[in-house]
Amino acid sequence: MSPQEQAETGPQTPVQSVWTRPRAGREQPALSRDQIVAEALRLLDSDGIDALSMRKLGTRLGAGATSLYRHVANKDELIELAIDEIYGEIEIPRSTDPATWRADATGCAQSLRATMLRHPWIASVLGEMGMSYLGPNAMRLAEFLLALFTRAGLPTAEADQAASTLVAYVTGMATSEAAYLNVLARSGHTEQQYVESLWPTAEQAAESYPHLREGYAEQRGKDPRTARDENFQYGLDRVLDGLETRIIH
Amino acid sequence: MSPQEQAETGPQTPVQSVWTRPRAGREQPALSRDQIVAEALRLLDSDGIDALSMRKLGTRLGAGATSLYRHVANKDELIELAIDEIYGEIEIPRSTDPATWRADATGCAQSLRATMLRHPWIASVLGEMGMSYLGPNAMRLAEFLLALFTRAGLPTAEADQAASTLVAYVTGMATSEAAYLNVLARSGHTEQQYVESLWPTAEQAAESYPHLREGYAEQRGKDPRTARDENFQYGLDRVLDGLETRIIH
DNA sequence: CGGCGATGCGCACACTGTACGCAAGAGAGA
DNA sequence: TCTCTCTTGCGTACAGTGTGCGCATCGCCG
Repeated sequence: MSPQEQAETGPQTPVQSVWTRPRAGREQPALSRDQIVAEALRLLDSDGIDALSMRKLGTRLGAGATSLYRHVANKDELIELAIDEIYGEIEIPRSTDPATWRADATGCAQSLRATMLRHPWIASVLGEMGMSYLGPNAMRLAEFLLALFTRAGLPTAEADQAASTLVAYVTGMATSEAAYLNVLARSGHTEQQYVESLWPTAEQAAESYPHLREGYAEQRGKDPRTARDENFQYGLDRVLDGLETRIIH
Repeated sequence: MSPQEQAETGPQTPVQSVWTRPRAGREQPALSRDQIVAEALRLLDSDGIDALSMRKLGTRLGAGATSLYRHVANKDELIELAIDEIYGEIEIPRSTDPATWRADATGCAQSLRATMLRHPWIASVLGEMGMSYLGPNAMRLAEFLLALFTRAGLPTAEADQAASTLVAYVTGMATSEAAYLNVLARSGHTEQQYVESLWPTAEQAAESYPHLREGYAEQRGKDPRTARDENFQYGLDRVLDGLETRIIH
């Protein structure tokens, strides 16, 4: 008797068998918050923010959708946990030398950007998650930057402003890059192909804007990936230049 | 015979009357794309991004939900139109004097921030809308900044990078502020009340981070609104300082 | 063994975006 | 004036969504 035939006896009189009867003991190490967040991250990274639904996540974990709510208050909280998880990927220099503040800040900023671009879906949620900066990993980053600028010689209040400035620049830049990577991913093309296919539209939109047209013309033919890297680095250097004027007297 | 009684005759034999019979001629000036975007903006500004649904929007316009699709391809496109609409609110200085580039950039940056904070829901969508910078008003802003830095003496390619840097800083700062304003609005309290109620949580989260604790202690008691304004201005000045090093030789 | 708290899950509800096809008005041509 | 096409509105329907509720079952503790 196959399992199918058993199933066909109908739901009124469910026939118990090895296949249908739940095993003694929880079969899985059960569900845990960490496991849920980890799987959510996998789903987000591979398919983007729209692909994350509680049902799909539950299925992936071999669980029902509503089981997740025993470990997580709601979807937003799950996303905040995921956000802090990726904050944890940011490399924070171990240096405590005041003289290397600029190199340390540069490394941290580059790592922050790289992390955001590795998980471009965060761009879609940073704007609605007001509390994400309270997560432990986010605080670790804030503490590091605050210490860095304090060591470099700024008073506490100004060190805070300097850190905000740096983070605002990096997240601003990375957010717009990530938004672009999101639509790029949806297009299914390579970055080269996508940029090429976008040219006519962009040129038409810039028709009556001479400076924009010239800017476009100048960028055409460049490798878009390295152009993005250079743009980021240019702005980062300028921001640090600006902060440096307040550090070196 | 009241309209209700007529209605109770059932859907099989609908009784026509003055009340139920459609009027001759389109009663309304019909639906237009501009009208739809305008009403969407009202809804977004008053109730936030989650409150925008096609059905609710249709009802507000006295139309069915799916009628909107005659004028707008889908919800995302509607939001892109709304975004560009608010880009149109940004004040762009008319000056063409190279000497005032810094004042002009400051004014434009402040207006960009103010506009984003007046419509905090854009923070929730900037990260998913990759094409919003192709809208006419967004291009107008880009053209202005490009012209500004070109006039100030930068070559085209660098003027482009300078404009990106400035915009990244402003949007980064405004995005995190807007995210905060979003949760503030949901809390239903004033900013003062909200900050006060957040203190214990924040202090607990910062427990093992000495610099953060000191930073918090220093900010306590300040008016949060003016503190935000000052933080923004500080970073803006630093970013412009950094760009200035490339302009003045 | 008895019960108790923690956990998983089926069901249900209210709601979402939007594809499809019908109907009715507007304008054009005969 | 009659018809024929094009545009516009909308009712219905489908395949989802987040999540509240209550039941069944587990491991553990007395």
